[in-house]
Amino acid sequence: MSKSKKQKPTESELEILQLLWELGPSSVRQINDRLNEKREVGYTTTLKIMQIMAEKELVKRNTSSRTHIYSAAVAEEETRAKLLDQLVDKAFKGSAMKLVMQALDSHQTSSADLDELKAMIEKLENDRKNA
Amino acid sequence: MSKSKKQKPTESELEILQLLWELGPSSVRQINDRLNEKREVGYTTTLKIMQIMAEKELVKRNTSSRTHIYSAAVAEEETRAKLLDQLVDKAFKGSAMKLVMQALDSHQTSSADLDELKAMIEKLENDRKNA
DNA sequence: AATTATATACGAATCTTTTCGTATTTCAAA
DNA sequence: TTTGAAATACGAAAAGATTCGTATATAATT
Repeated sequence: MSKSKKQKPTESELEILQLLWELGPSSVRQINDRLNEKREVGYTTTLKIMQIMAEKELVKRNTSSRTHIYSAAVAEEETRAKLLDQLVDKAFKGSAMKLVMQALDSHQTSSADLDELKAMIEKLENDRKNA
Repeated sequence: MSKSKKQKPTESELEILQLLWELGPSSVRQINDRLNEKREVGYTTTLKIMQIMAEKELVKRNTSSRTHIYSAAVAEEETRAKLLDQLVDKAFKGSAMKLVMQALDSHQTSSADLDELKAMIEKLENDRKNA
């Protein structure tokens, strides 16, 4: 098992991770500004959470200049996978398939989406043959 | 908007809801016994959480006999849908498709699963035609 | 009837997460 | 150089979730 796989981001932390994934390396000010587009958050609140994230090693931080620059230290895909696993576990009795079905059932899908899905199915079927 | 859509179950609450969905109306003792198959939980702890759930109207409770009987007041599907929405929102930038792809990518699928998926795709395509 | 087992009620301790006030440092502008 | 703006550090309050001890009520057993 690698370093800090156990640490799962809290809601606020995840919100910030999303922004870091989107924006790349950013200052607390930049993140806080973005957060404030949606709701009011105090600057020191954001700062504190980002500091905690640094302790947990969810983010890296460059302290060479006065304004520290933070960047995500966990990969978007991996984090998603972890959250997905948890949800499958907690709410879908461990069946990822149930989750997929429900997601498809309750969300809009374009025909491009469906094509993509078909391609994925083919890929999975091939994988099965060559297993 | 209906009554208490805002209340989202906590982790412990969700765990109990799952059992209520599975077992149907149950006493605290029954739920607690099931919980203890996996980990140690004090009886009064389970009781307390179920009482809180009753306040939040996540469960109904029948107090006509000494042993109160609890049953889920929120539907399994709906609750799942809500949690799914949240995850799509929080971790997949609002794209349910991304979530589906990732779920398929990182979880085992049987060929029966894939057949089921294909059927779902067909259904969605038909829905599209008749829209 | 007395005792024991099993419930619920309630409140408080603990733990985690979030929020924020205040002190201090650093840089830039006047 | 003094003043002011903007940053980090730190600690603690506030809010939320979990756990549990204790009191009390109710039912069953002896």
